[in-house]
Amino acid sequence: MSQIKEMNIKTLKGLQSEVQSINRIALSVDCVIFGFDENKLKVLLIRSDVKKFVGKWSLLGDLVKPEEDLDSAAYRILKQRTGLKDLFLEQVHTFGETTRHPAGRVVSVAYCSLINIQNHRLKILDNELHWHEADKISDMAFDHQAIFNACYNWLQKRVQEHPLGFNLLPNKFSLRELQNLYEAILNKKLDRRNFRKKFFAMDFLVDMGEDEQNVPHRPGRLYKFNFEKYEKNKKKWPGIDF
Amino acid sequence: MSQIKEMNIKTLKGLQSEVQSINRIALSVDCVIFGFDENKLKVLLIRSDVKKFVGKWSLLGDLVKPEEDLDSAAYRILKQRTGLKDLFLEQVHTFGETTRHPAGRVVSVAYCSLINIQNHRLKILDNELHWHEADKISDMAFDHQAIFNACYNWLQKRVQEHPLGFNLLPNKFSLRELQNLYEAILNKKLDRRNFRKKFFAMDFLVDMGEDEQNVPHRPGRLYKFNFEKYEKNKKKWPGIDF
DNA sequence: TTTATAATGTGTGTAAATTACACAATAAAT
DNA sequence: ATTTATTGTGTAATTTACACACATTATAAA
Repeated sequence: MSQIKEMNIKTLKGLQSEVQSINRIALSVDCVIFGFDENKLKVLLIRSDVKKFVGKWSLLGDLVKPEEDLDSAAYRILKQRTGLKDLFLEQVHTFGETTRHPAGRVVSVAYCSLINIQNHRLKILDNELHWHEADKISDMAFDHQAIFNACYNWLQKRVQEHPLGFNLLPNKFSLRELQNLYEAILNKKLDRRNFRKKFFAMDFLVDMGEDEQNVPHRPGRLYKFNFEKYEKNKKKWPGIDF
Repeated sequence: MSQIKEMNIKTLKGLQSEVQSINRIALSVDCVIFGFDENKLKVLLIRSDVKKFVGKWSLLGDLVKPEEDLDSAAYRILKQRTGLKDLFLEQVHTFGETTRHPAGRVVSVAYCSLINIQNHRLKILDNELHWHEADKISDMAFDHQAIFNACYNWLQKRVQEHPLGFNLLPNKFSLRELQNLYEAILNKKLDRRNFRKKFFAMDFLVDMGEDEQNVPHRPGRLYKFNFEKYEKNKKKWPGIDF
């Protein structure tokens, strides 16, 4: 305890000067928004509006304001750029190389989200905002390729630990759609019978008592995901292992 | 393509003014350093030198300088505060609530490391720097309890996916020590025979042809971890499942 | 020097989970 | 009525996880 006295205790004022000193850095958020359509995993991109990267594709990003929480900044940016709301965003990684931005030091925090393309129509389309096939992305602005890759890896891992994928599907979906989704994300074929078995065993799917419409073959049963039941039993969720 | 012309392209100069504007935020790094000693998981803490938190324990942290990479900052801070080097640090999460620091806006990036307490003697002991039992931490300064918890969760998960734990052990270790380590991190008892079986099956342990010394019972075999072989076969590593 | 103690080191049977795999049923399109 | 495409289901084989017991080896105590 005597050592406390020997320490150089910093007062609030002293700290404030440190915090407000030149030691400040521009902080940005970049969002990687995944969607699922036509049995393909998609990602939402805009044309970069930075001269150095003209023509290249870019993630949805902006600077964080000094008075806003990091998470709030991510939601704000997404809303501003796309009109999207009512979704969840999850932080993935922070990219802090000094050389990553041509205009100076900008540290960027990457956020990831999964949304259903049909339910979330884009309301703003500036800068050629649109969906791109996830496995055909290349040659992005800044270090956005690295950020995208990190988020894609995160998604592949995360989707096997938590039932995130359902956020990409319509409320009602067939097991075939669900399997297509997992196959798209994990980029591998899965056995249909074992896939079914696995998901029914989890017991989080609710039979809607309806079948698919307008399909040129035997229609499949429609299900919804029981998010409430999942939330209650979260601890018991063993993950999915393919 | 015509749309590019309609866009408001930002020149480098314009960008620079944005980046250098008031939109800047103090950025810090906080390090959670885990160690293992006396069969207990430990973590390295100092007394907070901030008046508001006098007497409370704090992680090792400092502001990131504008001209240093985020990762480099983490290594520098660790070196400065403890004299430690030759270790790996991994980024875990970024904490960005506006209210987390009493002196103003400071966003903090948490880094985690695992070191062997014997091999890395602390060279600086300012602010009562020392090892604390990980499961007895409470009442920390700032939001450091939340940061610590996040890192502890990260460790529990990570250690089952990658052979991180070996960084906490001496070069040569017995299987009992290895098991003690896993039991300490995961906070549960494991079956000795199955534990052995699992690690031998991985085939990354090298028999050193020596036994333990000075133990009051039958000495156990000493092994080392074959990092090189692991690096080569990384893709095949299935993780550890207890 | 004998005995007690406290570990290490090993093998086997059982249960559980995962995988591979084939055929009947259904609706739509022709 | 036939073809086509896809849904829906069961079982056997294999792999993996788990529970468990006993002989061995060194130290410490008597």
